[in-house]
Amino acid sequence: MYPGPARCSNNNLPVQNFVPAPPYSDYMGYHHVPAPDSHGQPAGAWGPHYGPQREDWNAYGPCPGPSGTAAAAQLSGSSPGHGSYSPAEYSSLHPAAPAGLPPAGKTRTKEKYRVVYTDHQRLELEKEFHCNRYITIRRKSELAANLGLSERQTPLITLQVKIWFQNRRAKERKIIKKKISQFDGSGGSVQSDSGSLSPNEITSSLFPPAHRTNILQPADIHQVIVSE
DNA sequence: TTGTGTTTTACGACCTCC
DNA sequence: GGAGGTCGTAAAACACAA
Repeated sequence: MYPGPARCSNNNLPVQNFVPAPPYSDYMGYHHVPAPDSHGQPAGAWGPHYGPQREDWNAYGPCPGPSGTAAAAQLSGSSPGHGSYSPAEYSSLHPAAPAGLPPAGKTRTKEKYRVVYTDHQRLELEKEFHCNRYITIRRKSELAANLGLSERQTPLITLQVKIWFQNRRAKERKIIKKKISQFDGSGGSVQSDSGSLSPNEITSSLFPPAHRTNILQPADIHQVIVSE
């Protein structure tokens, strides 16, 4: 899941501005950064192996409220608190990289690129995901700002954030689906990344507001789980 | 070193809601 | 019509065994 050292290998890089892919023709360049080795990540921020994915989420403190405003405050460094993480520190440690690199490294047709986000970026995103599995427009902009992005880049970044959350939810669903398939009625709960959760807890946290109609709703999944 | 499997980023198609 | 959701998938990045 959160693999070993190589995935954390770009810790000492300046933040990639979180503008890795230039899917737009007017974008300035391709920000592919080859993964260097791992040194310089603030100790304990993500750890050399990303750590246990959810067990250490408590270090980020609670996520009061559905909007994640407290988390946002923490990210912006304006909240006192648990102190295990300071985005302001990261911002200063990883100032925005220069924007313009030559458009190189195109690896796929139709302007598709792929870069590896820094641990810092993933940490930020995972923290936000921990608090809210659905991110608001405002929070996307705040995250972009917290990652030291310029105003011009922010719209692109919010798109990246949106896609990251989509992929992250897909990953979560995949994990839960796998767990459900393994669920054989042993105690009526599933050991999720967040710990031992009831089917209700799992499903209600994984699925979007109820306006969706073309996908399984939490109640549907719950029924699957409890009927197993 | 190389082959293979897994994870991560990115996108297209299609959907609903406002 | 635009925004944002899921689903499926391509392909890079990565891990690891042989």
